Amino acid sequence: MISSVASRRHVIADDLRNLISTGRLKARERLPSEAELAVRYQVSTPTLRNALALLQAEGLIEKIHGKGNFVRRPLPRVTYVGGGLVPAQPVLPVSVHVKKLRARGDVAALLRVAAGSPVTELRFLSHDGQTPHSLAHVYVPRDLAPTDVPADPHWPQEVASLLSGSLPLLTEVQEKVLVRLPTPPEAAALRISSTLAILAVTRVATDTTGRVIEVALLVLPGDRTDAVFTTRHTTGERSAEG
Amino acid sequence: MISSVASRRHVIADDLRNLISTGRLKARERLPSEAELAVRYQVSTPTLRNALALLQAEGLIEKIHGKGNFVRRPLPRVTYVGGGLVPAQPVLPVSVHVKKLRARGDVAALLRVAAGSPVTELRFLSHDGQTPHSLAHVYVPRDLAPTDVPADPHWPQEVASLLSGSLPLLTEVQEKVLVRLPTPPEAAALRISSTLAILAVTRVATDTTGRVIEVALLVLPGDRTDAVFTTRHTTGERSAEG
DNA sequence: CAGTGGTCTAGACCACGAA
DNA sequence: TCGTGGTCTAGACCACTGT
Repeated sequence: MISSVASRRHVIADDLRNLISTGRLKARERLPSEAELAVRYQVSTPTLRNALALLQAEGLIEKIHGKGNFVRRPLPRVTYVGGGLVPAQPVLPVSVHVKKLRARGDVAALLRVAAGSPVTELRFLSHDGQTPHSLAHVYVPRDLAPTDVPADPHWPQEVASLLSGSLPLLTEVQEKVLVRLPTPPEAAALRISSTLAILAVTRVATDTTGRVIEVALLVLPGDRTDAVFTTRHTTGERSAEG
Repeated sequence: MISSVASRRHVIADDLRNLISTGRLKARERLPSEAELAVRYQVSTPTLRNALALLQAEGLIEKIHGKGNFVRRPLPRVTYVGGGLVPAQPVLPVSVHVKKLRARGDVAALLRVAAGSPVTELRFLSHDGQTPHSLAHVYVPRDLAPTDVPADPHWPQEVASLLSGSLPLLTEVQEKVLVRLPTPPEAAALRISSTLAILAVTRVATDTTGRVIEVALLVLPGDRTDAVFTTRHTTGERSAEG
């Protein structure tokens, strides 16, 4: 963690980082204004802002326009467990929005249905305290989804049980994980900086007949998400790595 | 992809991004100097550099001090397939360095051996053409590793077969995936900007006796890596999601 | 050496939030 | 309104790369 050729902004960032990690700047606390910090560190405001940008990229501070810079709560990391379906027992409180629509290009392709096929969209937004944590769009072919989906089910348990109740047996879940920057709406929904990389998971669940029963597009903030995948082998199979 | 309240640097970044994606700026090509671009776009150099920083964060351009800004080769994405061991049939050419050492804190804990236990370290660096792609540190308990590891095996095939040959049956591979910024040595080894997020995979392979036979720490560049994990279910088990 | 990017300055003006 | 962060300017000087 020691920068060899420390530029000023790195020195400042290191100093502030120490203040935060040692607790002298506490969570949710407001930092002195940028003008004041610039005076304190004897640098110009752009340089000081550059230092803050480093901390922001690390997810240590949050900038709020017109209010100030705030120390972010020491990130409680949340573990995403791969291989599942719609959260049966969500770890965090979740709000759900249900929409009936017709499959567009990407979703249709993943669901392996014709474009325009009726699907049910479930939009999950999980919260950790007051701050949003993760965003999920789940798509289920309409004929698999229960006919009467409650307009705004407060308990995703309902949704989950609806899904898990009368479905054919799940045989395979394939998850594609990639890193990217959030789109503006994603950054807004998760209240993260658009410079903070996210973990994007595309999950496709298949039943015993080979039919795709669920497609989920998950957006997990990169600074506080661990994703865990477990593969069990019965024989001595091996896969490759690039 | 349309920025509503486009600041100048976003306008410039959008323009250059288009020039790149439409091929009017070709791969490996040098961009005009920052001074020249600043004149062309009628902005100051910091603003222009700010625009380039956006493209750099997206992995579209590469800055080389003293030489210029270069369009990066259209990123051939490489898929990491989860659930495997040391690459049996690596997709990309790999250079390997073997070292015998004693387990330190983290590695010892993951291997579930006492600190100071002898382990063999395999350092893999895969290349895609001339540019490095991924970095892997694989740790195997010494008594599981073959006694005579060649000093510098050019063919990882050798290493892989050594590993896959006389090992107990693999039963479970657990992979923990997270996003973070690269450490300076990682950024140097992969020749990526230290602002480009990477996918860090911690892979723990267990054999039939419950013993950990391999721990791998993988670093995969976020701008050109897909990681795919497949979970097969025999019963209708379900997992949770945060 | 000349040309390039890397860093920094000392301001200016705009946009947002709270009173 | 005032204080905050967001953006931008028009330079300056340093560090690296090639000739």
